[in-house]
Amino acid sequence: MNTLAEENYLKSIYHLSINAENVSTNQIAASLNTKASSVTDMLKKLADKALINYTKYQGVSLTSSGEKIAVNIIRKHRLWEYFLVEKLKFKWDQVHDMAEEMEHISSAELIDRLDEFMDYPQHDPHGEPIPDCNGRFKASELKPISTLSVHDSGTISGVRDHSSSFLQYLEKQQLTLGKKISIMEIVEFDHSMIIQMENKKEIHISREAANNLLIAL
Amino acid sequence: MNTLAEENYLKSIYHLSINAENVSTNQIAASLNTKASSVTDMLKKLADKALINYTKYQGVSLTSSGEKIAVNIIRKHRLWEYFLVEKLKFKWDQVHDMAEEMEHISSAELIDRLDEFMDYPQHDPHGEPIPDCNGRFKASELKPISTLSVHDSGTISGVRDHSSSFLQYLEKQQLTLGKKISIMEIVEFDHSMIIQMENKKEIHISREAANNLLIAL
DNA sequence: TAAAAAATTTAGACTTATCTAAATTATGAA
DNA sequence: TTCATAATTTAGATAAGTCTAAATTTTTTA
Ligand SMILES: [Mn+2]
Ligand SMILES: [Mn+2]
Ligand SMILES: [Mn+2]
Ligand SMILES: [Mn+2]
Repeated sequence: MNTLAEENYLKSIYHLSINAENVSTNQIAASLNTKASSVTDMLKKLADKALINYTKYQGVSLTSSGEKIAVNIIRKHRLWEYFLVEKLKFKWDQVHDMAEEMEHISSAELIDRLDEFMDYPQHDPHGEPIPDCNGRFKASELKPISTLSVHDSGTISGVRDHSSSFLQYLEKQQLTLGKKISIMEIVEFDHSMIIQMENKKEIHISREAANNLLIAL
Repeated sequence: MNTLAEENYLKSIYHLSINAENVSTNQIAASLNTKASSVTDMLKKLADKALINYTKYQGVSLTSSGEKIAVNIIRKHRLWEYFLVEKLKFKWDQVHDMAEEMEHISSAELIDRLDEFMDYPQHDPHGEPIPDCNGRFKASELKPISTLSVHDSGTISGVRDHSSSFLQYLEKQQLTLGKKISIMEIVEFDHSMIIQMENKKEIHISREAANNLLIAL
């Protein structure tokens, strides 16, 4: 088994790898709230364990065994988030930090039974896909509503920013997963958007918000 | 917050305190599978934090704040065990090690909602009482069936030994919580007992087993 | 293409939690 | 009551994970 710190590093590298082939020391340090020197130390350990490909100064990528571990942590994270929202009735903005701890509970049988107990959910409360017990999942094909044009429409299916403040704002505006919206107007000046809900109500959202609200067409 | 190691020490001291006013260094070392010297180191830290009363060579006892923390860990342990058995359908001999990890999940709100979700269970799968969110619980008034006499009867309500081997043995003999039994005979020679189940079936159990099976009259 | 700036690594230190071996204190049997 | 033994503590190491400050390498910019 790997330590809690190792698991968090692998998960961070996995998430950062979505944007870039190789992940830099500073990116990892920023995402884990540590110092670059601490990251370098850990990278050596992970490389020794053959969980990452690492050459000095060149950044890192996960090996396939490192990726497997990362995906498993993410599976646990997302299943626990689903549990907290669906069974314990937490709000979607409250569950991330708890899941950050729970994702390190080691038993594979526990997580598989939890998955079964909840009837194999496909997405976590933020719309992220939940890997199955073999680590397989469909990469979500969502895109920010900021990429849409006037008259386009679709269903809110994910968020890019998981911060409490953003999620609470969305909740207040009823911009929650599953809601259908269409674009009424895009303001030239600041790229803010006026969108219409199914109940015809119109909401004005900033470019920033539009960049972080994901939609399935 | 306290570290995982600190929490485990407090819990161990709590359990050992049931038999004796003061708990010895060696007792703690045995229960946590560490060395006496490691225990001494930790006792100093816990004493500095005012979680235990400690004077060199004299053993330790919990302060009220130490006890509060210990009871809270035990509450979490027993609620997670109950969850694993009642919701995820694990057997009673499978859940202890998982709960040993889960008891360290920190959120109090999480555990209170879990408690509510399961409708405030009073006992864990081994018959141990579950403290409420204020740390209150009734000390169980169970006694080993080895203390009974011929013709006495009662309901199996707990086990003293939580090892897989004992629990699996009991399961196989149908000696599970809630079953009513009565004492048919006590063998002079080795203090083994012949007990009768509700269905009139008779089972012969060793003195050792009888010492570890608890009953409510 | 040579500085300057930025990124990364190394050196040395600290904390937590362990350990072994040695020293000290307590205990209980003669 | 004394001394051998058992229990406990201290001394000195080690490993994981982190930090600051200094050194090194890479990248950018002029
Ligand atoms: Mn999350
Ligand atoms: Mn985590
Ligand atoms: Mn248990
Ligand atoms: Mn534990």
